[in-house]
Amino acid sequence: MRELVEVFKALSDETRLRIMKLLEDEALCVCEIMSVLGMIQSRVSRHLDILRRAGFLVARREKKWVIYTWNREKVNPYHLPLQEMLRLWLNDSEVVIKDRERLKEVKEMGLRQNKSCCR
Amino acid sequence: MRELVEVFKALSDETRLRIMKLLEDEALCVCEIMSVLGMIQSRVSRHLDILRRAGFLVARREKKWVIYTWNREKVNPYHLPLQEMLRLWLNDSEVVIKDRERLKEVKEMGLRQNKSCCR
DNA sequence: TAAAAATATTCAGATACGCTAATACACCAG
DNA sequence: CTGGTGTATTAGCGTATCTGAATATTTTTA
Repeated sequence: MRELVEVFKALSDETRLRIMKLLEDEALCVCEIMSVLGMIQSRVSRHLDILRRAGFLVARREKKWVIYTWNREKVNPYHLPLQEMLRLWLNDSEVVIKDRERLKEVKEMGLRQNKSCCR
Repeated sequence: MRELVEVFKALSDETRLRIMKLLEDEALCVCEIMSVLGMIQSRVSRHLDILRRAGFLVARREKKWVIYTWNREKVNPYHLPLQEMLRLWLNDSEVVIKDRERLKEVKEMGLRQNKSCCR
């Protein structure tokens, strides 16, 4: 029960839903997510941590960066079905559409290939 | 987006999940829910209101009582699929099992047939 | 019409949560 | 190992949420 409450809490925040939609088909580092959302690092990092703890995301190190992706391994009965629904939902949300455009730009900048990722 | 956040917030509380599981196959008045959960009236009423506003429940008057049930009408894209999942989830949760036992007792008492429903 | 019952709403206090700024930690390049 | 880059964590503050007690509202019943 407590586990399910935590899962729902993790999704009860606009920033975290935006992050989930960003990572839907992408693997992104914290830097890139910051750039897309226009938020400072500690804020993004904290939300990523909440999503990871709830089972929705996993993080792996890759050179200097920590890459976040959707977690596909079953860690509780809830996050996989909810991921499926999230994939169907919010696709016509203005915020999400704009985030996707911004993501395209950010990826074309190739932040992760440059010497300096952020700013 | 904000709508989906509200929907998830509505489910981000143990009391409200217990209420959803209670009403899964039942139509109950506030009194009966109070008795099952062992909570005071204002607390239960407030949680019912939150679930109703999020689209999960509907209320109808029936004589002295206000009867709450799951809402089956589509009011947003989210609550019906989530209801389906809730039906599958938490069925082996200890709290939910005990609530169901207590519900059986409360219904056998036939509160709603007596002069006085609560206490 | 008055009293009682059922439910809703308001209020104040406690706790939880999200935010920014600052600091700490981890890794890579020289 | 040292400095720089990327990420995590902490601290302090403001806001939101949950709760019980009290009050208001609505309906029924006598």
